[in-house]
Amino acid sequence: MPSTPPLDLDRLHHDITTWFTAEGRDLPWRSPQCSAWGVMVSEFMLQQTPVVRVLPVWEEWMRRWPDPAALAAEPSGEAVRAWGRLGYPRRALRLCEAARRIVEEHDGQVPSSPADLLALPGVGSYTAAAISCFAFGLPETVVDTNIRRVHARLISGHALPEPSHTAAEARLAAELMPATEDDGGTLACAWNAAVMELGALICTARSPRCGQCPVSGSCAWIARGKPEPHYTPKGQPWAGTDRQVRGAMMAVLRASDEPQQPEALLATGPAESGSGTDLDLAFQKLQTLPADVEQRSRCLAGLLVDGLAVESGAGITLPH
DNA sequence: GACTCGTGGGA
DNA sequence: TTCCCAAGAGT
Repeated sequence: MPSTPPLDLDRLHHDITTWFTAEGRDLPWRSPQCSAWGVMVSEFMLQQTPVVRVLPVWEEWMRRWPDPAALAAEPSGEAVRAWGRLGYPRRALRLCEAARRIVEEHDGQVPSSPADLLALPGVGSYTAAAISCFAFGLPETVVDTNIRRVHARLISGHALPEPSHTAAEARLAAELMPATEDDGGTLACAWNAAVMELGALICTARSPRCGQCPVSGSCAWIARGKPEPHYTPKGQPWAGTDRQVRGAMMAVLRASDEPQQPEALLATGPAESGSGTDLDLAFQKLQTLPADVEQRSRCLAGLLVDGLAVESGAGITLPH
């Protein structure tokens, strides 16, 4: 009967941060010369979107809007279009509004305290801690889905973290943080980044690479024989959902320079093959969705309410 | 607490 | 092919 190995925090800190130094990815927002704004933009884009898809969009975004003032001066529709296909386009809207608030309330400088960051639209507990830690070196406790999964396995011995973020998880994450007395938080920040990276590269949700894990010898989940999850994650339905219809409508608006008539966005049925432009393809995808007029109307109204689209006498466009 | 909100790549 | 799910936030 294998028992859970004793917990040696100092050794965990050392082993995981050492692994991170050697194996961590060289991401542009981790560069010492990356601005706090660059870190903030990356954190918005990385909310529920994988790194590989964020990379090219982040590069272009930072070239175009190198500081909050540059984005704040831009029509939000430009941000939504530049957001491209990252998904959850309301994040682009929130990032725009956050930039404007930073200009108005923080003299154009990204604030460093979690409290100030939390007050910004689109910034929740994770993003506030992450910006504070990764952009300013403050020893905040960062808890994201990767860190929760690593803690669940390494410490708690479960295959997966709880379905929803619990207070117990937050408490555990805080207890695992390195002390800040000696180095002022340098190790604490490295620890946050390292555990997150371990979860992203090794301790993955599906088929974790335990053979390459620097702390597999201390892992409670392995010691228990890798028990199955004690619950089954519920999937994210997609086909036929409002999100699918909204996404198809947004693709049309992103691809079009001219206002679109509501009737065109609500049209159903097989579309005659157009000339193959992005706009034609976006219209074809939208029109062939199995959604009735009622659902289409509801989705278009939702986009208008959310501010992802605006209606004028000329028709529907991205916001300006 | 339960839902909603996009997208596309890999298993 | 189908399913899973990824540096969450807001309601």
